[in-house]
Amino acid sequence: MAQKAKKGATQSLSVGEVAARAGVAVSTLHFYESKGLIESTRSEGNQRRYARGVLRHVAVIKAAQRLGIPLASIAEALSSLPDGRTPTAADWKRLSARWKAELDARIAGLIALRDHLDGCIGCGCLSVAACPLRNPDDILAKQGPGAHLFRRDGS
Amino acid sequence: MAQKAKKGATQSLSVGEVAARAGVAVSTLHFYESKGLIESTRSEGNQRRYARGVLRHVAVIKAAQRLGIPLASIAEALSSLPDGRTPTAADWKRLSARWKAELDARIAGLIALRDHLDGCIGCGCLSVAACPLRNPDDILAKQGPGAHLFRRDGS
DNA sequence: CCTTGACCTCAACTTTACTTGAGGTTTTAT
DNA sequence: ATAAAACCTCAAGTAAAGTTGAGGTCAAGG
Repeated sequence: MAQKAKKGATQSLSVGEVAARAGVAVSTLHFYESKGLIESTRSEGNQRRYARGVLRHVAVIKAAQRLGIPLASIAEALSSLPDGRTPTAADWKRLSARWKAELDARIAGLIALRDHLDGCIGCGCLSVAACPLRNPDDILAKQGPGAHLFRRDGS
Repeated sequence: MAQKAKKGATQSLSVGEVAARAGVAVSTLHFYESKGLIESTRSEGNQRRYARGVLRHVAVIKAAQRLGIPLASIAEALSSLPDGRTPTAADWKRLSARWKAELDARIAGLIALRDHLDGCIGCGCLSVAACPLRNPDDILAKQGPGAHLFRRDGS
C-alpha cells in the first residue's frame, strides 16, 4: 500500500509512483502506453520514467472515461495535441467542451428513451415496427443508447 | 433476404421466421437460448420451433437492452416470471417500471457528471483527490457512469 | 553480498454480446 | 427426386479495457 519514498530526485516518476499518484494499476499504465495514450522514456536499466505531466495526462484520460468516451476516441483527441504534450488547461477546456457535447447528446437520448418508456409502460405493445422502444430507426437510435450504448464510431 | 412464406401452419415458428419478425439474427436467437433468455422445442428433425410468444419475449429483451440493462439482468428478471411464460402486459409493466428506475438513476448520474464537467471546464485541476470528475468516491460513482458505465452487479 | 521489492516482456485470460466458419442434416420447392 | 435454402452443433473470432501469470532483471537496504 504505502509507497516508499524515493530519494529526492522526483524529476521523473517510476511506473509505481505514477500508478499510486494517479490511482491506477501499473498494468493499466503499461496498457495505456501500448495504446499510445501516454509516453515514457526509459532508465538505463530499461525501466519506465515519466515526466510529471503524465499525472495530468492520466487525469484527462480518466475524466474522459467517466464521460463515457472510449479509449480509442480519447487517444485520437489527445493525439491532436501538439507534440503529444501534456494537456494544458486550455487543451482540457477544448477537449472537455467537445466531450460535453457528446455527454449532452447521450443525456438527451436517454431522456427521450425514458419518455417513450413512460408511454410504453402503459402500452406494452413493443411492436418491432411501431414501438419507439423497439424501433432502432427513430430518433433514439440517432444518439441514444442501445446495444451499442456508447458508439465507437463517429457517425 | 426475403423470408419465404411458409405454409399456413404458423402455430410454431422456425428460427428463421423468428429472426425475421423479431429483427435479430438467427445466431442471436441461438445465443439467447444458450443464455436461457428464450426457449424452444424441437421438430422431429431437431430444428427449433418457437411459440408465437417468443416474439414478445425478444421484444422485451431488446427493449431492456436499449435501456442499458445487461443480458444477465434481463435473464434474471425474466426468470422471475412464472413458468418462464411469455411476458404479459402486466409483466412488462412491472419489469419496465423497475428498469425505468435504473434509467432514471443513470440519467441523474449523467446530469450530475455534466454539471461537474461544466465546473471543471473552467477549473481544469482534475485533482485525483479533489476533482469530482476524477474522484470515484463521490455521488457520481454511486449511480453514475464511468468505466463501469452500466454496472453488472446489483450493488 | 545478497535478499527483497519494484520492474521488465509477452502471452493468455476475463467479460459482454454476439458473429463467423466448418462440416453435416433437414425441409422445401421444382 | 433432387437441388437449394434453411437448419444443426461446436469452436473460434471480435471488440474494449484491462488483469494475471510466468520467467527474468534491476535497485536499494541491511
